[in-house]
Amino acid sequence: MLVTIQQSVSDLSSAEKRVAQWILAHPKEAVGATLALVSRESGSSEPTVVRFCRRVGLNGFRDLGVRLAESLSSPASYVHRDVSPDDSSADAVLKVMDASIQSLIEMRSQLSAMPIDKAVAAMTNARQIAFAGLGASGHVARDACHKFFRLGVPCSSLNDTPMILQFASIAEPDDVLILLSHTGRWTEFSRAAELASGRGATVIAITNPESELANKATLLFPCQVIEDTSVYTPMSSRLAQLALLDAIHVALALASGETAVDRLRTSKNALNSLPDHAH
Amino acid sequence: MLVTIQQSVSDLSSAEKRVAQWILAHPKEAVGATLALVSRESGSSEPTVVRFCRRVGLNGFRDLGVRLAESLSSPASYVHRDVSPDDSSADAVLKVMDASIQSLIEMRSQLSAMPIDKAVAAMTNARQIAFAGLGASGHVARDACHKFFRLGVPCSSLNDTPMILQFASIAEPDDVLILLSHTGRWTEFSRAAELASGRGATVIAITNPESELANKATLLFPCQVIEDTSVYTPMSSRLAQLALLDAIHVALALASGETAVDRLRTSKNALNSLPDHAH
DNA sequence: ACAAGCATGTAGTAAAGCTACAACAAAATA
DNA sequence: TATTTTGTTGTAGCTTTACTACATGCTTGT
Repeated sequence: MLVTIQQSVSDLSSAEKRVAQWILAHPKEAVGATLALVSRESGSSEPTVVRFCRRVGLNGFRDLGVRLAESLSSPASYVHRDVSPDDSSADAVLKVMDASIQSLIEMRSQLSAMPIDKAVAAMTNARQIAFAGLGASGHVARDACHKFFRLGVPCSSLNDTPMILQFASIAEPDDVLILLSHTGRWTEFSRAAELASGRGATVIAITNPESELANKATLLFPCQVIEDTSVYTPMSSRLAQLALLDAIHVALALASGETAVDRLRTSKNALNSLPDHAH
Repeated sequence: MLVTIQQSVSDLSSAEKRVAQWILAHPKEAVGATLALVSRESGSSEPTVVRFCRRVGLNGFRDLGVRLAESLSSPASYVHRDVSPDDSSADAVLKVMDASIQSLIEMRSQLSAMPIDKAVAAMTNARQIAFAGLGASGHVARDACHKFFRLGVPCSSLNDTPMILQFASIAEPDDVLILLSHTGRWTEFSRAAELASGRGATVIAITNPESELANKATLLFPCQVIEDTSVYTPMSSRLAQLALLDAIHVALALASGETAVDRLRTSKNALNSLPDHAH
């Protein structure tokens, strides 16, 4: 709808053009606005607004609200600019959500290029799995640990470099080390990858494919780092990592067959059976 | 919107139920319908229709058309069945991603109904912010804490019930307590909400709108709990919570103006300037 | 220069959404 | 059981809304 208006703005009369411009500038307000409000804000009369609606192919003013509502929540707009300081907070919030959705959609499209089956195979036979991440990735690591341990495999999360290096240096061949890093720039991670894979462990890296870490890993899950052009840019890539780990988790549960599924169900029931108490 | 209606259909009176059923049966017609038409088709009076709208959380009948238009325009893709044991792992992985994307899209469509501005206002003037969550929500709480403290507001994350209750019992009027819970069933959370709001603090709940906790909170961010029909169902609602907190974070940064943005930039630069060392 | 055509606003109308009140039914209390 | 209370539903009326018919003013072409 907004693009339709944009296109037909050229063959509108000057008063109608004012209407179009106001709507394009304040699409969010225009949704659910009254005829009187639009005419006042755009500096033209009510019939002009109605005539504008007819001109862009609508039935009347009533239609405009509906169509604008539709187009504002349409998937075409998930690709948005970065948040800028003069955005209203409602705009900003929408943009952040759009960026998050977009990063998941991109991740989905690259899913077929990822070594999920190999990762699952390694994890099925693993003696233990360790998730390593610093800073924001640390939370992802902890989250993954919390999720995977319910499958019955011993899990741990490593959240500082000494722990990661220590784990790597005593890793055994049937251990799996999963390294989470957005940039892949920490040299300690590369060292850990070398150490662990040198000892025969499977090293899975979820990181920027351009990085040094990416080369050192046994299995690579490439995660495009969305450039942080703005300080506001949220950590949407972290969401993608979480979703990816969710996916791997489910794949692993399927591969492990009944036992793992039973364990999941049991631990879930354990939660449900005590609805009124803290653990 | 349609799911919101579906859920609240249970606590409606019989005449209102007729309205809900007609809308659910003819959503396409309901968009842009007039009050008279809906009342006639559903076999009830006009005020009943208006009362129905209020009951499901809308402002009035006018809102209904807009919200229905929004929810109908969201894409039907990405909605997949649950993962089933005979799925190939590639199928399963795609389904999990789709579910995650879908939950974000739903969250986005409900964004306009959320008290973001009020939450931001409370947090701007806050003496401190505390994020409370147990289990999987605990990771979300920690993540949020890690993110918000960079804005310069003192933050803490509370990850067990004693801590939460202790915080609530000594909360001060300009404190903000954010409670994260998927189900909203833990009675300790309700108690904490009562305690804290009794002492004048702002209590923000990110939880299931049907829960007791939802009623006790100062501000409610409703998060639809996607029914865990299958043990495989991932915690996609957790992703939505994270994304929502991202959004609030950005909105808060914008509202706080230059100082907060500067703090963000500074802390980001601090990371970039030491690319090769652990902290 | 004058008329034809178009753009724009004024005033009025029918209907839309909403509210106050009354009638009624169900539940709780005595 | 009688009576109050609570909640639900509809009628009537009010305000605002979207829209239309008409009048004014401006531009354009012959």
